[in-house]
Amino acid sequence: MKKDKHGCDLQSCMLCTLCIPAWKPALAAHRQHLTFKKGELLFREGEPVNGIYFVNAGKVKVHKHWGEGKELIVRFARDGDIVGHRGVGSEMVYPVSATALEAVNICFIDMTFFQATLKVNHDFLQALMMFYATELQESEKNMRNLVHMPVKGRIAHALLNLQRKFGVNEEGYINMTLSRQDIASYTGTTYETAFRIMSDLIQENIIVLSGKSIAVKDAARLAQLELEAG
Amino acid sequence: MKKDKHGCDLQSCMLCTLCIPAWKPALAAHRQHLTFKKGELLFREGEPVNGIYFVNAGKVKVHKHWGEGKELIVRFARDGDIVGHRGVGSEMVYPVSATALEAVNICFIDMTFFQATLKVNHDFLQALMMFYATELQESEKNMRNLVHMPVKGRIAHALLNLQRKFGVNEEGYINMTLSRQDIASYTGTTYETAFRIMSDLIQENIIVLSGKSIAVKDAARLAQLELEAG
DNA sequence: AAAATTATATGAGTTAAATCATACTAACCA
DNA sequence: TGGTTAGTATGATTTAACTCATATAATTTT
Repeated sequence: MKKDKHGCDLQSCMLCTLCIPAWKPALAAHRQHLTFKKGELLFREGEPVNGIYFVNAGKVKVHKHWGEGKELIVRFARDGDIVGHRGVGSEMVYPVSATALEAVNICFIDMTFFQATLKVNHDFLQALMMFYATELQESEKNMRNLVHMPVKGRIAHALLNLQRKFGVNEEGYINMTLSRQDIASYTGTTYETAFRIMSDLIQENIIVLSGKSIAVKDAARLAQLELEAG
Repeated sequence: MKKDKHGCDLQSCMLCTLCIPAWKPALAAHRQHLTFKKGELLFREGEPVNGIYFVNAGKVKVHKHWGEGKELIVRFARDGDIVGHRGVGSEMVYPVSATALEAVNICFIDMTFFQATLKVNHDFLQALMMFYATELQESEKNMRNLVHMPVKGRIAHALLNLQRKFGVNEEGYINMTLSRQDIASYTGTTYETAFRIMSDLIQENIIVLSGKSIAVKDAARLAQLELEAG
């Protein structure tokens, strides 16, 4: 983690666009620009909450761990996204970890100032509430999928999700590369199973790999796999 | 569902306690008192959102369905709890169903008035945001458990959860009765598996049944089952 | 009170996915 | 530049949990 001065442009993230004009100077004074290298932790599950992270650039995975080396990725964040808001609550301890998947650029707001911001900026508070509501819906949908979908359907769902969230390049490859282990952690399965199913999907000509990049060739088939009950 | 006039006392639920005094008359005018019989649906997954339900009395299960007859219970609500807030979002369609588990007493606020309430009552909005944040944490914890815990651990967790949420009577029985099917749906397993594991827990003298009521005899053992990784 | 529906109970068989075991390959860093 | 670690690749084995089948008990409905 590195601190430096220049940071966001004060007009792209959700906080900057929704806060009242009078609050902007305070915001400009309090925000801290942080950078993280690939693999670095923004914060760790169980640590006391120190603030909220606004991603300016880069990709972050948000994950919960369990026992020895097992984890579940609950979300990916990209530029414009908020990370660390799961720490808001009575416990004041992060319930998840966040790890940079590539070089990441953060606009950090400490918790005290964040609380003050909530008090003053009604529109931001409302947007944040809506954001939580959406995340809760997402989370419970994923939860249902985890229970009732077979692994193949979950991987299909995950790939379509990633494509929607991160988009594709000119050749159709998803603008996001993940290790097989991360795919497994995101879909709630083991590395080996994730690997085998990815191989199946390639065999069936539904997806194509180029190095670590994935292109969805047959979105319809993927969508259909989502529906086939377990 | 039945409508009638008398309803909440305007001072116990979260909305009533946190709204500004000036808003109380509007609130009193707009709230509707609804009652539901055991088994009745408050609303169904996929229906357009019409409003928010504040539970005055009774127990409600909130569930998501999948395919033929499969469901996942994501939450139980009791008096003082909010139901239907999962409908808040861009979609304006309930992502879950809610079913009365016993005779239920509801204070209902239609969506338009609820939106207006959010605009005017900053404290309520903030409390609601915190509530969402907590629910999101809960949801993701359950999600992790569903993935990494064996069924026995999940049932142990569920029983401790229910005990904490609903309390116990003089003889130590949880103030909440559930069918085996609901226990299964809550822990993401099948009826048969839930049944077998409940039998195990009884055999091991960790829980005791009296009719449909469950008493936890050995909370320490249950808590330990939660920790044993799958 | 009889019929019908819904919940409980339990054994047997099957299977999806986890675990274990073992190479190979690429990336990293000292 | 060689050594260590992290990711990829795949076969064999095991098992937890699901599915299927069937019986009984308890409610609810008519």
